[in-house]
Amino acid sequence: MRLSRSFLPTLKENPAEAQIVSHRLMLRAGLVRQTASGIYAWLPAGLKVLRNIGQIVREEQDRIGAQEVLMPTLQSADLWRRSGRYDAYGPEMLRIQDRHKRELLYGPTNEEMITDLFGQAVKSYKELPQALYHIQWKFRDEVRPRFGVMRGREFLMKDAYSFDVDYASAVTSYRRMLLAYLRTFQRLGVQAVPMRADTGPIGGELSHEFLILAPTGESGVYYDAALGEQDWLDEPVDTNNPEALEAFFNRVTTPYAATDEMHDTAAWENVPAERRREGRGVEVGHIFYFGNKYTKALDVSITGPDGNKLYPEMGSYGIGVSRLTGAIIEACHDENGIIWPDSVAPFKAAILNLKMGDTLCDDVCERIYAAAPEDFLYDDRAERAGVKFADADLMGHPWQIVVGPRGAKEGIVELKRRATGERREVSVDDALALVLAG
RNA sequence: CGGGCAGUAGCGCAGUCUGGUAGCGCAUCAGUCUGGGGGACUGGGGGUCGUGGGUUCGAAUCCCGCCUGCCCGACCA
Repeated sequence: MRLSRSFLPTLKENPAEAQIVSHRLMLRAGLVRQTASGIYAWLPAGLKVLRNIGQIVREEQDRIGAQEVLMPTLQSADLWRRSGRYDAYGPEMLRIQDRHKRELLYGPTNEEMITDLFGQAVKSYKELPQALYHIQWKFRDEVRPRFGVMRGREFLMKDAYSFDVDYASAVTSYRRMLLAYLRTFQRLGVQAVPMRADTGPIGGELSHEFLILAPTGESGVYYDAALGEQDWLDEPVDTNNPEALEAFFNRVTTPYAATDEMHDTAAWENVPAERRREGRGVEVGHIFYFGNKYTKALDVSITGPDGNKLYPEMGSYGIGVSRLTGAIIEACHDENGIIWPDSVAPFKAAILNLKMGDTLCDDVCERIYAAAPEDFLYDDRAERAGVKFADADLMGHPWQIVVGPRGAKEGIVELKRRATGERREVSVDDALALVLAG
């Protein structure tokens, strides 16, 4: 993308409405614009990030055999009456009427709908287990939206739902999903720690929240350092093997980890002092098992091995995709702007032409731009060098390829790594190779 | 939903107390000089002062209603 032709409106000053750093940076870097309280338009660069996150989430869901569907944003009130939640939900649910005065709602979640869809199609235990997910916009009419996309009213969520024939199988589904989540967040370039969460009336231990560590997080977190040092992408767990998943699950959930609401000071004292980590975190994912609550409420049953009817056991697994863009920025920024992890950055690299109109600089830039196998942002504006440096730092491209008249005549460019600030002078070919390797 | 604050140019703000028909910085446009960390100079454009009503010869300014946004709390992916 050529910056001179792109819709990438950066702001030099902080908009008054934005208080926290991710909100300010998202507005300043031209990722989003607010259109109403808690409702945002995603501009080209922001949309790229949203899609990059969604793609990683998708790949990890697919990897464990979950299948993608897409359910509508609007749902019928009748469906929710069947589960009893239409009246229970309260004013956070946005209720709408169509022209025939039929009652609709903008979905705040999808348990009813997925359960209904499942029940219409699946009739036998032989078809289980199943896991379905979708990535869709939801709406919750929060009393007080804030923190930009981190706590908006309209938000993009990945929701997965598992269906199993019995508790043991449901637990395996749950554990499989936990592994997928650890892998997902690691690939997104952030450290997310799974913490035991309140399971409410259902009880049991099958509810975990995933919190990204960031000093501005809304919850206090306490965890054993052992949790922060593992490479989940290298876990050799066979996700089709329940015993392997159980061993893995026990290993992951044994070290202490809790948000302040669930904090147990006695257990905390048992963690060796040098391994205690305290901080703050942003919740970006939540998985839980809820048994046959919805299959029973909606009377969705299948035939079991013994020929009797059986209510499938369900779990639900959410990831806040739009919230993640904000949360990642909370975890990855400095005083100059965003520092995108490579995996989600809207542009892997920016090419900064420090002297537009200079034949050598123009040639070198065009050569790099043409050779780049993916979308680089070419800053070809007739702006001064300082403006380009500042905007590139603000937008947070992992790499900056700086082309100035000094080096251009030698075929040399300066390659800057945003995360470390490290710069080095390299040939054009090396610059491309290094960016693509990194 | 309780408590607080604010709406004036694209953004950040002054002007409101003490009424006289709107201003500053940045951005933008034209030109000149510049040219490796948000440059300088000259000239220009851009405003239903959130909105409706009232007071007044006259309202951004005073009074009343409404709308919108933000902050703290309760609540929440």
